[in-house]
Amino acid sequence: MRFSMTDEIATEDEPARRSIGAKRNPDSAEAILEAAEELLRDKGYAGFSIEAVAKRARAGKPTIYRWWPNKTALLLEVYQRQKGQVDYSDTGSIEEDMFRFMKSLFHQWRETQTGEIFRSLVAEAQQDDAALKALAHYAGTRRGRTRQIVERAQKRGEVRADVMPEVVADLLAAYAWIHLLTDRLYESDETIRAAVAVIANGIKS
Amino acid sequence: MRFSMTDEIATEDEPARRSIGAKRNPDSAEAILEAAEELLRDKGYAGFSIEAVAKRARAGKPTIYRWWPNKTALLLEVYQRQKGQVDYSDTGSIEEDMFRFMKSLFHQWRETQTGEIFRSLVAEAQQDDAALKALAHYAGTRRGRTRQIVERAQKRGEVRADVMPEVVADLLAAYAWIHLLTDRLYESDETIRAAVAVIANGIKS
Amino acid sequence: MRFSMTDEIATEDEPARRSIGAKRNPDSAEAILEAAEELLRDKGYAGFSIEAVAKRARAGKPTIYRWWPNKTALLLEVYQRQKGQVDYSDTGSIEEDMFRFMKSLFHQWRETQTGEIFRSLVAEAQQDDAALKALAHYAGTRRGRTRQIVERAQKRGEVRADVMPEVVADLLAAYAWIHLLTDRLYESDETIRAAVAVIANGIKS
Amino acid sequence: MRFSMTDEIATEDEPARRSIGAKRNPDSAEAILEAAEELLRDKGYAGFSIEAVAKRARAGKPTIYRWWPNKTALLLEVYQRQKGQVDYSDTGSIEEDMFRFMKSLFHQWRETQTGEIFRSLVAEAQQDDAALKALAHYAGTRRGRTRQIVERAQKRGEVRADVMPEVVADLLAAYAWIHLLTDRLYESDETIRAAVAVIANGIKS
DNA sequence: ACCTAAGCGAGACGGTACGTCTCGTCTTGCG
DNA sequence: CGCAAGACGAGACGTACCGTCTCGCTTAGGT
Repeated sequence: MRFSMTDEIATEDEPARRSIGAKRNPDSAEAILEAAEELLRDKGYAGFSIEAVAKRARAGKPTIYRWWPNKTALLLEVYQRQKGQVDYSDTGSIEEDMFRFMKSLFHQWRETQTGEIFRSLVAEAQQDDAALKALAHYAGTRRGRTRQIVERAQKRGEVRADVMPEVVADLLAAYAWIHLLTDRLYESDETIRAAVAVIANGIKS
Repeated sequence: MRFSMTDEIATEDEPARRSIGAKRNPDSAEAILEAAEELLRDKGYAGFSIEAVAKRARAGKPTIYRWWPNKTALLLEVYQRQKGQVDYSDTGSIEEDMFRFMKSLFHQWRETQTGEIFRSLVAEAQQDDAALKALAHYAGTRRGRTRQIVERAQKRGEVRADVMPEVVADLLAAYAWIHLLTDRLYESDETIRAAVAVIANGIKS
Repeated sequence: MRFSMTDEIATEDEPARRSIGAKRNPDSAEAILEAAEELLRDKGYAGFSIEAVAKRARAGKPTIYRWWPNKTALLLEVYQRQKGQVDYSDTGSIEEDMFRFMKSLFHQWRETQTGEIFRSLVAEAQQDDAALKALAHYAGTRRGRTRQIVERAQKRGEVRADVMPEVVADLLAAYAWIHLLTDRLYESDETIRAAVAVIANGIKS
Repeated sequence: MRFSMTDEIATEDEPARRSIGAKRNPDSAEAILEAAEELLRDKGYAGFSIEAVAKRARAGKPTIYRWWPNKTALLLEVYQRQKGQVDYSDTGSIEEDMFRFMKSLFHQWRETQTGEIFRSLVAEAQQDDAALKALAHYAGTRRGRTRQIVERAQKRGEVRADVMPEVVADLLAAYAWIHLLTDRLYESDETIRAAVAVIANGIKS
């Protein structure tokens, strides 16, 4: 999702970008997304304002509005840029697969602070219909990915055929979300395993 | 406190409240909470500003700030005033209990628009640590209530003794939250039942 | 300047005054005027608010409003309590009389900070018609006093009979006021003498 | 800039000013000063608030605060915009010159209501050190202008060489100020002439 | 000795204005 | 034509006082 090959991060001191003619300057776009991401990580959603992003990116506000119709759109793209480092590996045991998925998701949200960004997105979605739609869509997509864990287990007969993978994926995502949103990302392995076990037991043949 | 949708909405024309001496005027408090609630219901979180609440309640801004340190505190109290009309009844079947719980929660959030208020609170909590703490505490309390569904089923032997009721309650709450936050409160009975069944099967003896 | 026989200043700790029955409590009145005066002296007109006066005097706001209809009235009474220690002595020379008058007025305004209070009154009068009227009346009275300097000199033939003493008093007051209002109370003797000399020469027989 | 009383008062209906790029929009500045001036004239100092100015000028409050650090600064600029139409003409007689000066000053203050603005400024200066300084400086400058009346009379021998023109100018200004501040701008010619005569006689050779 | 009337401190009330913040829009002038 | 810059109208934020109101308490003076 991120193709620029250069600098990254570097946000200060240089003599300011200029127009590169009558087309979008990818450096500016990059700097803006970079700045937005940093702000979200450092100060959370509360510190995330277009004004602040523009200042940190050494960009003009209109440049932001030229490419992203509003705050929400920028927020979304920032989130989507995040490389999911979630563990979807197939261990042969659906319970272990789910546990690894959940653990790795918590870990990613915690350690890369992408959780902070996702929280912001959820918050924004409660105010803004566009964000809500985007979030719903995004969540659907992710759920699709998670669903595969169930589907492959179903294929090998570990999971009953009448189970709706979509529903299981929803339960998993829900459990992750509520922990993120109520600041319980440091949940113990024991508890996570217990939660996953309930679901796994509930769907095993 | 307000289930009817028609009654004492009247906010105009009266000769304006006055101080009732060196103590809090409950009428003002009531009017403010009422106004806040209405605003959240009518215009959602985006239309919820102290300024707007004050105007609608015919109250001065300082009167609001005198009793609620900030927007968040007011939001919280508005939500807590909502008397949950959630169905915790004991049908003898944990699965049916859970289904009824979930259905009634979805119904309450949808039909009384308290869902709108709760969404706002979740959003606010992502910006404000105090709100986050309050929300976490509130969620914990509610989870306690939900846990009882599991505990009583455990007592009568319907559910395995090694199941952690807290975890089950968490899964249920999570499923509700994610539907609220992604605007899926109109989920079909079939799907809800499927989700609940997964959990119920996962914990039955 | 202060004739109360007790405490003075002491504004803290005592168990607070109470009503002394169905009549005005002179201690309260005194405490309020005292507090107002101190505030004006210490922080000037900007720090003079009924709220602040009430707090410093350990009085309720209604007690103030019971006896003084508004801020202006209180300000006025505070000023009038100031006993002018202005030198109206008759040296036999109108020029010397005027000089002494001016010097002593500047001195009083400067050293007792009553100048600060008078400045406040002038400021208030520019916003409030009642204060303006009161100020005009007060100024008229004082001018009357000053006029006597001229009249007695006229009687002994030092000043021409066709001179209007009122006008001379006005010129003197004006000179004093403009120095107060533009923070020039530290004017040199030389300059003051020169100003007075102009007037004296202008009216001598 | 505004001597007519009828023209471009129009403040309503137009489609509202916009930014003209990264530089001050003179139209806005003009509209703000205009609005401030009108408010002072119409309602006096008491009706002069940044909020009211913003509303009348159809400007945002921050636009005002961007260019004037506070109320006082705006007040000052409003006053300084007023082109003095005071009569400094040389009739050959210092007494007549002074009389004309005084009459025209009273007239201007009365008829153009710039007196109202100046009164406000004097009031403000009693609360705000910056305003005081500005007022003192302004008064000094004006006094310089007035001093010339004396200096030219001194040159032609009408006034004694040992007279300090500064002091005379001060006396004249003082007389004007006190009349403005105590609402005596309708003073009779007779009285004004008498006052001026005292000074003139006091300085003639 | 009781009762009423009014003053007292306290502090909440509906308001208005303050000065600050961010939103999303607009233009300029350089490249 | 894109860009950095930053002004613009709008309007919410949380604070300070305004002048009014009521409470619950005092005490004085009339009965």
